[in-house]
Amino acid sequence: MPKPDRQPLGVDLARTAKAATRAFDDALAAAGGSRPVWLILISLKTRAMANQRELAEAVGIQGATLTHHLNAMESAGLITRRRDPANRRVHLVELTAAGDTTFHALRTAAVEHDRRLRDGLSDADQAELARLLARLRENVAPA
Amino acid sequence: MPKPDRQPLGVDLARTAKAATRAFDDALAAAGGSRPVWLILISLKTRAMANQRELAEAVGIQGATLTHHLNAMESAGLITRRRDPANRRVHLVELTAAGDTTFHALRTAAVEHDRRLRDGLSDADQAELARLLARLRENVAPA
DNA sequence: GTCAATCTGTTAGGTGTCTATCGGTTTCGG
DNA sequence: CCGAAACCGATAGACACCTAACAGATTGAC
Repeated sequence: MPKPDRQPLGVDLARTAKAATRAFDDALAAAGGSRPVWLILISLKTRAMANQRELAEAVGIQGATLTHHLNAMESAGLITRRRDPANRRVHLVELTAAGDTTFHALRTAAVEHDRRLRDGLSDADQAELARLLARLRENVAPA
Repeated sequence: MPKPDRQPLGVDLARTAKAATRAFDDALAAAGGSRPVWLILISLKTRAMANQRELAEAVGIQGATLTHHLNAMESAGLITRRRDPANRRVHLVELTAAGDTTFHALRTAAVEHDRRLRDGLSDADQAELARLLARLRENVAPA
């Protein structure tokens, strides 16, 4: 029998990521936040970042995009930015009390989303999926 | 030993899709096109679409977004739009000769990209990946 | 037969991302 | 020490995507 002529792998991957991202966006919006804000908050919370460049890399976006979000978050009172006295090129980004409150609200939504996403997948399934995704990333990594 | 506290599944998925999409974008750009244009062309080529709504669904975008791309593609001379005489609400979208030429150029790039993406994955790996991705889509599907 | 509901596609406005470029700051070679 | 290079973050402009609201065309209930 001829092979079933599947969907190109990239299309399948993109559709899945789009659906999952959309569901996550909705969950975070219902909790009063957004995906980029959540990623920034959790990065700031889990370990201190030396500078914005490092923070951008942790979040997986470009520095210019991060600036955009930090501006909005600063206006919303979630973070503060101040010059590092030791190196005046660097901006130190710090969570405010409001930022901390938002972090906890979004964490609840994020944990619930991850639980939903993993539903019905054994530990072995999850490990296998992580392995396959890692391989895909290697395959498309720039030479 | 404690479990290694992996990356949330959604983050892993999003990062992989972003990297793969980016690589695909670059490949298509080098061939003189773009990802949305490619998806529209292949949808039009593989089977006739009854209307734009169906086309948008095949591509995986909203109708309004499709309109945007069709406007650009019409300006670029890749497609033509005309009213269906049988139902004047419907726009019939058709490829021009230039659209067909672009389609073939992009197909070469797309096939090469898919080959690169699958590199090192056995048929069993690919089937397993497709199964796992399908499960994730089910998990996040709206109730 | 007429008018409201529905269907199709467009327009308007907003978000998130990118690249390219710039201004301010530090470092370091000569 | 001083000026070029490197570094950090911000700004400008662009693109793809979304939702909401709209206009033209058709259908169908009365």
